[in-house]
Amino acid sequence: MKNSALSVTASRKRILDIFLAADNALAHQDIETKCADQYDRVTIYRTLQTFLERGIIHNIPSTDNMVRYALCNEACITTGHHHDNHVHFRCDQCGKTVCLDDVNIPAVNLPKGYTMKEINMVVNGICKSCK
Amino acid sequence: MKNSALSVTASRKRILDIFLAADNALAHQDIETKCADQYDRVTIYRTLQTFLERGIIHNIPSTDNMVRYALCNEACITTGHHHDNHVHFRCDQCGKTVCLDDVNIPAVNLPKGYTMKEINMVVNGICKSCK
DNA sequence: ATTAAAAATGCAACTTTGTTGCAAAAGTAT
DNA sequence: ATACTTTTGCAACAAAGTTGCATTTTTAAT
Ligand SMILES: [Mn+2]
Ligand SMILES: [Mn+2]
Ligand SMILES: [Zn+2]
Ligand SMILES: [Zn+2]
Repeated sequence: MKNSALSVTASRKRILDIFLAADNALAHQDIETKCADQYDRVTIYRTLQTFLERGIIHNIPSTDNMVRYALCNEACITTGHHHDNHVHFRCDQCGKTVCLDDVNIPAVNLPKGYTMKEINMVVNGICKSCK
Repeated sequence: MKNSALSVTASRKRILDIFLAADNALAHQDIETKCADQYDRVTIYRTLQTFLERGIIHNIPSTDNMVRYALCNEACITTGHHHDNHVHFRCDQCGKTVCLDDVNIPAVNLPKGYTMKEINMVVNGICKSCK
């Protein structure tokens, strides 16, 4: 798993495990509460940053100043850049944010002069567990 | 302008003016640097919160923990709830975030069980001023 | 298996960001 | 002008994020 030219360390294994076990996207804080007793806060920040750069996780924008992270698929790791072109869903009830891996972001036409590099779509509402 | 049943105060007028003068979305920090000498930081937080609730401004999600705000159109103020269904664009070069008022967010089909309340789309790339 | 080099971690100290309670000030309505 | 309501500033605090550096852990080479 960690053949991204990254040292295999206890904290990285642990944080990766937390993501593998999670059924939703995690904020820094979520991870901290799960393992702050074992690993330093700073290490968590740096690990998330590293995972992000290596295409192991991607981040999900939000309006609540809580960027969340979720695992990428193989393609992001092997190709070296992200292509997580799926929709994200945030439930107003349970607060969970999930990847809708099967829902692709529809194409959109930008005005003349704009070049698209990346695109993000986040839908808010009620998730299937909550209603 | 401030017939949203809000008291007309100097700080609110000033912050509204800052938005009217801006050609891009503003983060709390942007506003603070423009008027922290005149008004307290806490007042800016509270004003943004109030404007948001009253449909005067809307917020734009981000992956950098810097929620940005931009003016709404009349409809949000009069109807009492937001319907800013346009795409936002963030330029990787100049860092500015703008409302693409003419670009509507395309429809998307959610999996069974999910109910949509709100939808956000943010595109990254190079803006027309930068290329 | 040892060892040297490279990379990651923990800690401390710090800056920035955001929140809350409360008294003073400003705004609104009569 | 007065009473009432809302907003503001301040202080104190809590939470979030950053940076430099010494120590520890991994990795790669002998
Ligand atoms: Mn995702
Ligand atoms: Mn907008
Ligand atoms: Zn839910
Ligand atoms: Zn630009």
